[in-house]
Amino acid sequence: MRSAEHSRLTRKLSAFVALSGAELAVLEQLHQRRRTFAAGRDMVHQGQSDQAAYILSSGWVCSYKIQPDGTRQIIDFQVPGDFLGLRSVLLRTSDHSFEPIVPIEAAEVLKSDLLAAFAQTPRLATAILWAASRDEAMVVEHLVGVGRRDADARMAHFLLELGSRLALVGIGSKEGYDCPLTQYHLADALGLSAIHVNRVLRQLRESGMLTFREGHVTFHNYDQLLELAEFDPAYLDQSGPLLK
Amino acid sequence: MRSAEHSRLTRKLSAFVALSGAELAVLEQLHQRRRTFAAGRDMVHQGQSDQAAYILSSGWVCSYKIQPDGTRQIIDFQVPGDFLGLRSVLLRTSDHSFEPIVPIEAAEVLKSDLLAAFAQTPRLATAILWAASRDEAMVVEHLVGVGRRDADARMAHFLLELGSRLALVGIGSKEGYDCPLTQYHLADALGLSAIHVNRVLRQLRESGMLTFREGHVTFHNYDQLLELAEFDPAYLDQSGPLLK
DNA sequence: CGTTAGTTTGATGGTCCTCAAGCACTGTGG
DNA sequence: CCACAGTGCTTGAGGACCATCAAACTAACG
Repeated sequence: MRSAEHSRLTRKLSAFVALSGAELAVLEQLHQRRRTFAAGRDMVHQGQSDQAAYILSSGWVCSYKIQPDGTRQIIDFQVPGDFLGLRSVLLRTSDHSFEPIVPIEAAEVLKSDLLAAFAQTPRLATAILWAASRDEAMVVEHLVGVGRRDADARMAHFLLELGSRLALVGIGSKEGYDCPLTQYHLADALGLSAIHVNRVLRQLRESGMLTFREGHVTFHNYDQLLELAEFDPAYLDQSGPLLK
Repeated sequence: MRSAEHSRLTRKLSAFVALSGAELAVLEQLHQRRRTFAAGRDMVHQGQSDQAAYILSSGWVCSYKIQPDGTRQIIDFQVPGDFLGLRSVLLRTSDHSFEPIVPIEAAEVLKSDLLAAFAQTPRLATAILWAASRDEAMVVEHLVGVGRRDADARMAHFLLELGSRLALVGIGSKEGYDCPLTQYHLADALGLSAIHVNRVLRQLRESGMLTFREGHVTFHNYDQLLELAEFDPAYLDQSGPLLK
């Protein structure tokens, strides 16, 4: 259903800015150019410029950098309702790649369309810049995790953050959520080996905190996880609308 | 000397955009509110909003996040010619702190002044957004380093990046540069213990690649360092002016 | 001249990586 | 229908890298 898919981004932005009918209409306009991409094949390669942005309707994407020695670091995941490549439109080509993790649907947003929408509705611009700012805060928090948390806390923090993000767009809760990531994805995101990811997940499962199995994350003891991860969701800035 | 200090940012932006006399004048205007800060005491605390930005004239600053358990992760360092808190003006309050590492001089830039300057000179706006984009690319590269490089390569990469940044503003070269960081700063930035930082530095020194002593970094074998760190400066985007 | 900040070195041990191998499941082609 | 390959998950053994604990040394500073 189109409206249900579009509502992911709307829902997310509405948590920050109460949007008017006119603003919602402009937002709707941005969803016109609908496209699909297959899993596993890069949508955007490092170094491409003049790239469009995308609003992800369904499916998951990751952004990553490959090193000369073949190891890869995943920078961030994009989930439904997220912008993808917003920075390369607003600022400049960022030099990392985007890969769909599952087949995805996304709306292509041209630079000109985005700037026109910004000119028309400054409040919408504020909301979208808030989303960009939040993405950046997540990268910073990711850096903190990889630099200063041990594997257990890192994993717990990561899965809690994902849950929080998904809850904001209505596809996750404190009970858990569907998650198409493999243990290899987790390893490349968290700076661990896939083997150690497996052991960490086992430990979390055996200690009764969470289960990650068959594409589903289940939180068994949310409070204990919060404590283990020292998860403070302030950086996600989801406390409620700032503009009325 | 005022003009010499101001020229740091000018010099950096000129590597990207050839600025006209009028644009240089507007840039000069932004340097009016000159302030100083003592070392070791936060200029900006996590969570403060409506914060001004600063253009760093002299001295070094670091931005960091403290965790509940007391460990800290340094996100980035700012050196002369860098903006500080640009994102919190353009986007929204970022939730980390800024601490001067040595006594610093900086020009305060109010949000209103910055937006006025942008409206007057779009090319200057482009240049400053380029700087913001570059800062962000550095955070991403930092994440890659902490996630996927061992301690030696991480250190080498970090010191090479700093050298590259300093060279752009005329206070560093392939020979080396002055660097006021302690081994504790390096540890908090690289996600290592201070003790291990010391051993890594010793190893780099004994293998004849670089010396870091008494506030000065000296490169003895630049090419070997490039190879060890797999340092590809593409993300620093210093290839030359893009706008003429 | 004691204190503090920063650096240096040694010893020990834990976290996490690497190598190796087996299992379950899926899809493909003979 | 079954062999086979491919992908992803799981477990074990051994070892590297880096953290932690402990302590000495230097330089700066009141």
